[in-house]
Amino acid sequence: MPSKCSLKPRKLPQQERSRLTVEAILEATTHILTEKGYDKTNTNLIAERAGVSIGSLYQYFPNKKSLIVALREEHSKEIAELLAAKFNHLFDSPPEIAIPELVKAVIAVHAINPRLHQVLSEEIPYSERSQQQMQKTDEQITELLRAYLERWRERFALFDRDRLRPQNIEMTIFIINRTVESLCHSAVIEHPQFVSDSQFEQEVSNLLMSYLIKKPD
Amino acid sequence: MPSKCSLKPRKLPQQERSRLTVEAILEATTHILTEKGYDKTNTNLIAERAGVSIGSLYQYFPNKKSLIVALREEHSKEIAELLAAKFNHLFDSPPEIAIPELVKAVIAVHAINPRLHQVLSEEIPYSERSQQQMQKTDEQITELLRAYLERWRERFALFDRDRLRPQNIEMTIFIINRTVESLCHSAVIEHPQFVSDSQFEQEVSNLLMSYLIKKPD
DNA sequence: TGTCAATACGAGTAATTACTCATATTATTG
DNA sequence: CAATAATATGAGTAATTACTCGTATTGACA
Repeated sequence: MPSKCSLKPRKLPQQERSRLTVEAILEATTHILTEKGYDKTNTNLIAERAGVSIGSLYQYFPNKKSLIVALREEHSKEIAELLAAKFNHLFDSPPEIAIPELVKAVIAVHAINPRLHQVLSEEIPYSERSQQQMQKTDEQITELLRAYLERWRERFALFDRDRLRPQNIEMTIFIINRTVESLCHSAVIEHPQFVSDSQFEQEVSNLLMSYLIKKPD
Repeated sequence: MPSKCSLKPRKLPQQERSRLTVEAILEATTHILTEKGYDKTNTNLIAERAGVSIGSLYQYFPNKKSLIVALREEHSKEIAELLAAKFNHLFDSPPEIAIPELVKAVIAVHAINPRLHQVLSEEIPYSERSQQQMQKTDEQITELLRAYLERWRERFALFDRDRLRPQNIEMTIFIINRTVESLCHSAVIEHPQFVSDSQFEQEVSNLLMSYLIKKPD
């Protein structure tokens, strides 16, 4: 069972034909991963489902890991773009408006393909993850959050010096980020009924707002 | 590669000798899992590290899955007992006291063996998890939380009818549960510096308290 | 001390699977 | 229409690994 480490394809698709092949392979990977879970997913099965030979698969993906990484790239990009758009759109809206909208967006993002999201974050072995890639995605979100917090700094308690709040913005960003991510993630998977009406997004918004927003004295 | 489904051992250890064997096997499993990650963990390696033969291993664990399940059982039990003790001890303490203490306890629990915790929750394939087992642990914590919330119901906003709060206690419990769990989990792994002083536990407590506790009008 | 059950051993097996490579087919280009 | 580059093929291979089973050793108990 060889297992090299390069992630770049040995050949880039140049003709339309091969672009379709690559697309079919990625679609098949998603399908098998979500249907069977990581440990029942193998490259031969992926090739079969994609309707291409195993040889073709290895023309464009040097190893199994590169397949997973490519898939996560697609997925992360989709998420990052959607959230960036939302943040942009809501940049000048006050927290009471923006926070529920953003929570709604995160839920929507998780609802796109919950099972894929779950497999990627709960089943893929560490050796098959690109730490660099995952960190990059995380930092993108972090920066969006930071920008918004600073745009509305006079409304947020965490910037007050006199409060027993953290000087440490990083910690607050981390807390918000993980809280929303994990709540939306597990709600979509474990409690789809929560997500179907708007009660859940309201509650998560309340959690964030009561924590973040300065109270009038 | 056979893979049966029974999780019960084919033989229960009866003499002291075999009890030591079982212990050594579980210790070795923990060690290899945390050192190498799930995908580099195999039963032959575990037996070697435990200093027993592969045959002995399969006397007490009918398959690989049963090893993982036994390990998680140990781990969950430890956590559940520790938290149950804390909840008991703090049952009559008001939220302002109890919440920070409980958060501290959850952090401590995650700090026992963060890497094992991580592997168990982020790398073990679904086919190797006992859904029933995991659900049971979750329910235990849920019940502890519910009991505490009801003990101090007059202090918690979620019981007010007139507020735009959920009638749905289940949802609130879910939110609290997941929030604390995931924050402590990722903090211990990604930001050990957060955990080393008490700032992080204070922040998480603030998050919970500002969400849960009724404000004086 | 002898007998039987409990425990330990580990070489071997069968199944799985990531990946290669020699060859064939299809598109492009001059 | 060559000639060459791009793409496709899939049988085959080597490595890994969960698990078996026949045999040996140890302990309990009469």
